[in-house]
Amino acid sequence: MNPLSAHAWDVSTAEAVIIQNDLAHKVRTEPLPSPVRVIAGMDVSYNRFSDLLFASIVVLSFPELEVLEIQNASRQTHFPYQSGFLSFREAPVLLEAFGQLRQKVDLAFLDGQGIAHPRGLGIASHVGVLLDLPTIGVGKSKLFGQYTDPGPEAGDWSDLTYKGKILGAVLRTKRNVSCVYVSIGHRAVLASAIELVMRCVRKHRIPEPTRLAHEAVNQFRREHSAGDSQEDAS
DNA sequence: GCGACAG
DNA sequence: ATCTTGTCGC
Repeated sequence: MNPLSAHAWDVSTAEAVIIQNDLAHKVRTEPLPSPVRVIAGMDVSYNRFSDLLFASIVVLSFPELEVLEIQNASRQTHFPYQSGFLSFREAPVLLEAFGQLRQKVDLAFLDGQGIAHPRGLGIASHVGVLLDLPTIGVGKSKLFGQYTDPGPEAGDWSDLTYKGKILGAVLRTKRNVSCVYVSIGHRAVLASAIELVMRCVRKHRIPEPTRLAHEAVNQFRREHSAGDSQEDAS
């Protein structure tokens, strides 16, 4: 059945908490498929104050990182941004774009946390569970957990923990740049997630799948929100 | 009460 | 997330 219909999306935060707790125990930690040959990057963009969301998925070959396919989608949301509930705002449009994919993908990178979340269900885990797809969360900032700064070299990392449990890793993808927050989304293990993120890093701090998805979705948004009269509904 | 708080 | 030029550092 359609992953978008797995549960209600237009819910209160109290209901969202129940859904998150329910889906969190469906998250599986297990080895990634081997070999990984196809990686997707997924990202969302929108105009300030707008609830019209745009999504892009960029599919790359691995380890070459050549673009194989790009899919875009746009969709209205009613869920406001709230820390801890990002997926209730952004996941539906991502699922819609994913449904348009022709390629089969082995793994997806998402912008945000996986299990490094107060209830263990960041957007990467939420999307991973609904699609039953291996996913990794790559956040640009921390949502949950504690850590000490890793060394300054590319590849240096430290544990992201909560109450003694390792939830993810704080990873330095390039020398002397701010870290990225890596956690498994679904059907992955942290050590492999860290290694794959590093192997997807080229000239930028953000690994290629997520970085290219961000570029693609911004271009898509700029092309499709010009002339739309609902984009600045303040 | 205070500080934290993905995108 | 988005709005933005120049500018500091490798």
